[in-house]
Formats: sequence, structure tokens, C-alpha cells
Amino acid sequence: MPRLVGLRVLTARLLRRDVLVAPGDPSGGFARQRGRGPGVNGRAAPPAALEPADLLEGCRIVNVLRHGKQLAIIARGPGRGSGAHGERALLVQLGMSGGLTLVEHPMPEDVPLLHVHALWTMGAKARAGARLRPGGGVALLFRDPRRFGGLRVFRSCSELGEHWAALGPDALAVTPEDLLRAARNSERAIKALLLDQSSIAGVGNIYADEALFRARIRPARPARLIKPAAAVALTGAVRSVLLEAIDAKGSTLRDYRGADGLRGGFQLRHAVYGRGGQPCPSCARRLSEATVAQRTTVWCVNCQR
DNA sequence: CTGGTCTCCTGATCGC
DNA sequence: TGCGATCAGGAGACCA
Repeated sequence: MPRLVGLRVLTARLLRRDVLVAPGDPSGGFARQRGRGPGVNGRAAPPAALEPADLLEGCRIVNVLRHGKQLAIIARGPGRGSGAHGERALLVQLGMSGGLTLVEHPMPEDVPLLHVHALWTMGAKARAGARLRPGGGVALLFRDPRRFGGLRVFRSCSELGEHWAALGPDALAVTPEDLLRAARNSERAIKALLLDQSSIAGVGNIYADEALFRARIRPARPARLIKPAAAVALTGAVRSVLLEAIDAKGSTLRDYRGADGLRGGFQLRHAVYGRGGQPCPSCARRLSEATVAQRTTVWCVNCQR
């Protein structure tokens, strides 16, 4: 989404309040996750007061950052603030089915609006972008059919920084030392560690299995038993799997589409994910499938120790 | 504190 | 053809 940088947000519309976490919300979770506690009988907590700028209305987008699976749109408020001050952030968590789509504005008729939970309109860049019609604006859509994703408001970049500091290092930058530190004295399965965003940020179920296969590590192996050489192999495997998947525009399972509406292609290269019972691509032995860390897990008992 | 389990939601898929 | 049941997945809430 580098094309967003420099644009001014003209309007922001939230079509579903419960995809948003606003400042002051009592829990860290998305609003809809609150109505679940004991004694809550359909009575939601009072919604936090939202300011237009919370959804970036009137702001100019100055940057788009990513940490792990989270995307942050950094914007400068409509006030007098300049420099690093007065900057705020809207965090986008895509979950498993979420996506951002950039279309021209006014929108063509055929843009699907089903499951669009938030929508922004933006002015064209001052310097006409090559791709955009002169004078034309763009619309950004947040669509998330399964609503595992959501938006989170940060009124300053330091708040965003605190939020991200609670996550582990980004999966593309994680070092063997990071991994060993997180694994030290941990009894949990190494796969659980990979999936835990506070240990390493950015690895989901598919890529955990693929990385463990490449590193020849058994998913259920207790994390504390991971030796330095294995940590080197695993961090390298995480990085290469993710980079290849990004290059292939992701893994399309069922209904996923990228921002351009196209399917990813990495699912064709999965070595183990979704292939339980089939022959291991390396040794041809039948791949095992079981639940590890509450997730479907596929591995080769022969290749992965 | 640690680690395991439950829960949210919808689309795809399968059995009847 | 249609319908109901089942499953998948990210991550916060909750519990032992």
C-alpha cells in the first residue's frame, strides 16, 4: 500500500462498529469479543467516544508500516501538528480473511461491497500519480468476511510503538538468538512458539508447518530442546518460506484474494500443509497429521526430529 | 507466570 | 437441487 502515502483522507466510514477497537475500550480485544463474559446479557459496554480523526478523516497519510501480521497506516492530523508530533495510526489486522482494496473513486459499479466494514475516500496526490486519472480520487476498502480481523485506533505513534513492543521480533528479521531466547526454559511445542505473536510476529499455521518441515524439526518438540544449529535452520526456514510465499502472492485456500483480486499461488508449493496422508516430498513416507498447539499440523516423522 | 482451551464468523465442501 | 453438518483459521478471554 505504498500508493497511500501522500493522500489526504476526505471521508472515513465505519460500517460495523464491532470491527474497531477505540482508545479507552476496556479490553484489548475487538469490541464484539466483550459481550461474552459472565453476566453480560446482550448488554455491550458503552462505546468509546470516537473522533473523526481516529479513523483518519481529515488526515494526510505519511507512512504505512508493518510488524508481523499487523499493518499500520500512519497519518498526520488535520491540526497544526507537524513533524513526528501530531501523528497517529490506524492499525489494520487482516485476520485470515481480511483485505484492503484500493479502487478509484467514485467507485465502479462492480466493486463488491459485501463484507466491507470500513471505507475511506481520498484525494489524489498533489503531484499527479502516474496510475491515477488526473483529478481522480481513490477509495480504500477494508473487507473481512469472517471478521477475525479488525481495526485499532492509536492516537499517537508512541502508543502504536508500545503495542508493537509487546510483540516479538518480526518473522522476516528474527535471529537465531531471538528464537533461542524465546525458547529458553519453555516446555511448549516449538510450533506453539512460532504461532505465538508475542514470541515471533508474523508466522501463521501454514507457514509454521512449512518452516518446520524445511528445518527438519518435529512440530511438537519442546521449545527448550531446540539447539543453536536448529535455531539457525528454523529462522532461516521461516524467512525463506515467507519470502517465497510473498513472491507467489500468498497461499490461496478457499476464498482468499489479494488486493488486486487475484489468487495467490503458494499453495501449489506447500510441502506439508494440507497434505496429511500423502507421501513426504522428501522421503515419500506417509505424512502425519495431528493437532499441535490447537491447530491442524502436518509433518514427516522420518524427516522431522 | 505458563500453557492449554474456548470462542468469535463465514465460505467451501461433503454426505444425504 | 437443496439442506444441514463440519471444518478451517488468528488471537483475545479465560481457566487450571
